[in-house]
Amino acid sequence: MGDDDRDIGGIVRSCNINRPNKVVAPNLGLKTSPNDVWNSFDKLLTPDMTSFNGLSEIFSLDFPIARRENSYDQVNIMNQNSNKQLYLHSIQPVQFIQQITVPQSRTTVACVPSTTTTPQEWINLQQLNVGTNIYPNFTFSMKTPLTQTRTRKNQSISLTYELLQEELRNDIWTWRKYGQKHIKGSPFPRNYYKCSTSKHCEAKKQIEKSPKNENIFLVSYSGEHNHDPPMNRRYLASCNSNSKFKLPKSINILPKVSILNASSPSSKRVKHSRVVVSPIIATKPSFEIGSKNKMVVAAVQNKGDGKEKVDMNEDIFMGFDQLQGITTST
DNA sequence: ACAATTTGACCGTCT
DNA sequence: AAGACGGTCAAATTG
Repeated sequence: MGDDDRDIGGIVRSCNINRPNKVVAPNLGLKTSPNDVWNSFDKLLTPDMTSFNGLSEIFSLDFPIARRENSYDQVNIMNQNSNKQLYLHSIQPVQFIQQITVPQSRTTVACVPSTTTTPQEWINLQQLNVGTNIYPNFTFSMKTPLTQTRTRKNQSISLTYELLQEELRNDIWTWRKYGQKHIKGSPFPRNYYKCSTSKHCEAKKQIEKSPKNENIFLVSYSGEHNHDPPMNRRYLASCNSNSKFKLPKSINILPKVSILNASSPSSKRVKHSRVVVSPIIATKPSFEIGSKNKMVVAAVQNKGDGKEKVDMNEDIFMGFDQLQGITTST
């Protein structure tokens, strides 16, 4: 992108997202480390700001929700000069994307810039219009490529993240393993989980090691939780304060060759030792996921029930409480 | 005794 | 139509 970007005239918001009336980076009540990109949450963006410079590549948009008709909760920004669309995607796991709702029918998501064309380049928008507000000198970097894949029909939308081992714990929900399969093309098995909090909850999760990089786990979320998160924040904080992270015991990451070479009996039930053993635990919300995590969106047929859920954890509520005093109610 | 995990069987979808 | 593949079930097993 070059000089043509200097006079961007406006933004086209698409996907039936209602007009956002402010751009806000809420304080979500989370502690951040000095190098944590999520420090940007502590910054407040107000309509009279003249620049987003220095905000890193992550910020939040606060907009009323009409987003169930939109597959990916995305906000589109149209560069009218180059006729190029940029997309702001939530980088939070699907349960946060779909369930950060509040009684006032507003939602706050953390967004990361992405584009379908040149994901590695820097984008310099000289002006960002959000609703009736205009933000000149809008600048951000773009590090997170996004790809779309399609799997079987009749499945809900699923989001797949590439996470490091330590980041597997950034999940406030509790899960019960219900299956494991070897997937063609990968030496590592895929582990299947259902939400264990509610019997009727349809939320599911898959975990497998990336065949390309053993340090990366592919974690997929699908379905929606129809209940509150299981643990209170104090418990979550205590869990997260442990310096050593171990893989949840139910996550089997034994590569296929290891299993084949193992001298296991041919009986139906094979007793075997696991690589890593630690109890599966509920963990802190996923706001610590940084820009290094790439998100893969699996576009599948939406069940389309269109229902909105009020299902938030305490941290998010705190963040929104502070937000309430800042944003204009509609 | 109970909850969670394991794992072969089963079934639906895709090619 | 049939086989491959992936997702889920559920009995057996484990802790």
